[in-house]
Amino acid sequence: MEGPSLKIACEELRPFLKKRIVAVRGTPKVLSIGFRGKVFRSARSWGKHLLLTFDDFTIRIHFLMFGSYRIDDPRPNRIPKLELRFSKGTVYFYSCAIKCLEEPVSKIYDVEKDLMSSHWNARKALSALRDQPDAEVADVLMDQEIFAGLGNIIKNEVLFRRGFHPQSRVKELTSAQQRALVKDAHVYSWIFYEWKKKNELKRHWQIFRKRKCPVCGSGVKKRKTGKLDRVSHYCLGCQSK
DNA sequence: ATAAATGTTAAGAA
DNA sequence: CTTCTTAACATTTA
Repeated sequence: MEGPSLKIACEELRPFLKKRIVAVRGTPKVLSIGFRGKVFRSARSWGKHLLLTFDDFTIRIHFLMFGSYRIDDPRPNRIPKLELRFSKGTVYFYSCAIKCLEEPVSKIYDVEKDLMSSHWNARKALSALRDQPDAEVADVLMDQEIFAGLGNIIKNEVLFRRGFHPQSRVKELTSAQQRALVKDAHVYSWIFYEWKKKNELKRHWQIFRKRKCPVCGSGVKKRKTGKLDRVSHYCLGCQSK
């Protein structure tokens, strides 16, 4: 799950804000956190982290590749890692990593790195990008310390939109191209968010998991790239190195 | 039906 | 002290 989806999760949890937890179910480790009777204060996201705050702690939920959540509609034959029951509804979290944070969220996370935050700082991202001149652009985009929330779909789509080869080194891009890359990571994250909300995200993929380039019609190259060894989909004609 | 994939972390090796 | 490799986790889709 990428950043935009986490933002949507926050919105879907809004009806439960200020509500008290009346019952909890979950794995023993998660239950030891002691949710019972606590009031749900805020739902925020930072990158791919969902942050649910209660009076004296915050839980961080990471959905990784396969995690999911449901509201008022448990998945059949599936045991949630955490189930929070409020008087007027229940939230279920499946196959995710849950951690309890005691420190205030503002001390742990830099909102300027979060692509979905109104405080996102393009200059900071650009400067961090330029600090890695020898890195491949596909790797840098996926670096959560630089582009928090950016995942493999966004990576591939942004590189295609900008016409950059995933294995291009940062220093091989012109200054203007570097700026354009940073900017489009932000722009496309928000487009992703809108499409996802309308449930039409996949329909708009241009290169990710595609067989043919929508521009020139040639076959899409698919291979793992970079130190991160994640799949890149790209068009050799349209994405120069 | 087998495999690959919207991801991260911890542990051990080099 | 890094940096790299591997495994573990867990679910849906092609």
